[in-house]
Amino acid sequence: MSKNKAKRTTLQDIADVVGMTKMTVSRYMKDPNLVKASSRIQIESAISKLGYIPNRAPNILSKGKSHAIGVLFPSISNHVFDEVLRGIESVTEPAGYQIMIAHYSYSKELEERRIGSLLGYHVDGLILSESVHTENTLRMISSSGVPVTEIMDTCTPPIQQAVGFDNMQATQKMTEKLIRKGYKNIAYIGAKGDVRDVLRQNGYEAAIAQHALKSLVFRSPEVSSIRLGSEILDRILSVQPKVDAAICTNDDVAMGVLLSCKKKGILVPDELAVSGMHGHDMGQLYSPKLASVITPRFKIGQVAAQQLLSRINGVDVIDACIDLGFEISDGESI
Amino acid sequence: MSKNKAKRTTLQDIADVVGMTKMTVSRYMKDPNLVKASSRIQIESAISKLGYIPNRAPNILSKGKSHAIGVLFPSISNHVFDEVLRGIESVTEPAGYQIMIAHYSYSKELEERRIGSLLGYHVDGLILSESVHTENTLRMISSSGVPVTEIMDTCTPPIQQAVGFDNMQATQKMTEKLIRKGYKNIAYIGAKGDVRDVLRQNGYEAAIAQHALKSLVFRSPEVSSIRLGSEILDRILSVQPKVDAAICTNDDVAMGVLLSCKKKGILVPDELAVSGMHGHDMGQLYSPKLASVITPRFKIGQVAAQQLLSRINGVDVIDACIDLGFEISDGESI
DNA sequence: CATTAATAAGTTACCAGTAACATAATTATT
DNA sequence: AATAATTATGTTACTGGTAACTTATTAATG
Repeated sequence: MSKNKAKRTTLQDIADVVGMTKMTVSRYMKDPNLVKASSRIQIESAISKLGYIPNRAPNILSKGKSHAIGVLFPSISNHVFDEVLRGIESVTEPAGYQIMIAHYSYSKELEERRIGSLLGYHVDGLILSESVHTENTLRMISSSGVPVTEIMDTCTPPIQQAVGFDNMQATQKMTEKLIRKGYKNIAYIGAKGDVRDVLRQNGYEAAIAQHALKSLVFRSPEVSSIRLGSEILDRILSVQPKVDAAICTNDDVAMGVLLSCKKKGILVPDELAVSGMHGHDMGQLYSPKLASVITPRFKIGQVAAQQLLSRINGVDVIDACIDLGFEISDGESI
Repeated sequence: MSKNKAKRTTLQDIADVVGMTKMTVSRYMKDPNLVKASSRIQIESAISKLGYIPNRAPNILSKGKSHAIGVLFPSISNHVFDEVLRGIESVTEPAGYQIMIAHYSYSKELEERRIGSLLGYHVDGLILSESVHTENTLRMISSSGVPVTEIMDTCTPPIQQAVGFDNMQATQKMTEKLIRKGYKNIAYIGAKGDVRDVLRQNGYEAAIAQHALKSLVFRSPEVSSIRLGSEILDRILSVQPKVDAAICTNDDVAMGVLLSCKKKGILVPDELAVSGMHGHDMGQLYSPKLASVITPRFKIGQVAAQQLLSRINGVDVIDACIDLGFEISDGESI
């Protein structure tokens, strides 16, 4: 039915069939007990005959509320955000909020467009995975008045509120661990990414400086991936063959390094120590088990969503910065 | 500004400032050349002072078109869909369509809810990653009248149109390749998934039956993951120690098997051959390089989006089933 | 049975854009 | 300068659900 321009069934259509006003049908939709039993039965059968898909546009228009929250991820392939999303949904789902996912390939301009678009649909709140934004983004957020929670990073001053962990400290701790283990030529491998990657590099450099070692930073303009880790190791070995440890911005890059080591016959950790970030399955199941910073991704999503929903419902920000900590897993690769 | 209940800036607000009607401002928004130069300047400055975020609700309400398309993925952590999404966006982005991503954890009921929700926002079309749906889903799609394209699978009869490859044939070919190589005890490893997984199993069983071998199917109720592949290998070895090859439903599971083999000291492919599906980086960079079915993920997304957009714009379905083929990569693991 | 209370359903107005049409202001043409 | 053509802007109506209010119906109570 209705292949052509035939409009969708409206409450009025149903009302016409049962000889009531759309208001009664609207009440039925809200709670069937709001209408008399006899009407209820009529409406039910009319709906099952005509089919009805609730239309959110009128309410968005007249109330300015969509009961949806926008979630922005830099990339959907980054496993980090899988767990985060699960955490978010563990809160939004029971609360009856719909989430709208968008991604922006680590581009601030694309993030701006996506946010503009989501605000155009009147999302009631935003969860952003970035701590640095374009001016326009900030202006839009401010003038829209929607609550915003930024996740993953607690170092950068948040727009309104941040939920995450201290990226700089995480890498600093990991670097110190490697230094204590006696590694002398420790490299940092970054990728095209976000402030977090830079913060991690800062953590690395802080530890390196403190122990008067030489900073060896390798950063690619490409987005992080296993392949990138593989490729970047080649570069490192040709430029700095003495490198004895590689601290990677995340597990993907670290896995690339590990796989490349295996191919080249480089022993891990005897000839090269490798560490990652986030503690994904892949690295944890690999042998040698990848040393990694285990981050509370699910919890980050959960807390961020809880905070956002309570703010949507009028509660003021209490903690502007919620640090959920991290844990360092030694694994067998350092 | 506007921290409180202060409503968002509307075209009327801007019109009031410059002393025109909102219609003129609306024209400016559509194309600044539609208004006189002097008005243009006034409007521009008013907008930059007040800030304006276009509101899509009125148009969705009165035209029933949102210029957005809904994209449903079973899981956002599945790398397969990363490339597919890129393909979709390569088409929708230049066409000015916003995409709304939702995921449903391989649950038909959740898929139904998500589709209902997306239709509530009046998406103009849907891209689904599943070929089997609830009755209610089908009814909603039919009565909403939006064009739908189902991706990944070309075997199951589509609702309107499918873009993908032949999953059954893919696994059948891979199984035949293993049989030709002399493997006799070939297992199939499936996971909680979708019809595609079942189709792959069918392909495996067809090849096995044709060569009068014994079918060894191991299926987990869990969603596929590296960890699952690792765990399932233990089960296989305890039940069927003679197994000499494992055909996995995808690369994640296959990687889990590979990693587990390494831990247990099982030589690949000498003692156990392993194959996956999709040809992701991880498996391609591992040594031994994972044998896999290379699938045209980007192209699938691209073609699906092209088809969908042209149908949104009134073109009829020409090919109900677009098969983009696949390629078998031997790798070093078989 | 009459009056009050409770329940059910109807009325009206509103939200913010824009299509379609009408009118006003400007420019071009004879 | 008068008329026609063009350009710029204004008016009206419409979209579909629901809050807030009014009216109608039914049930409860003295």
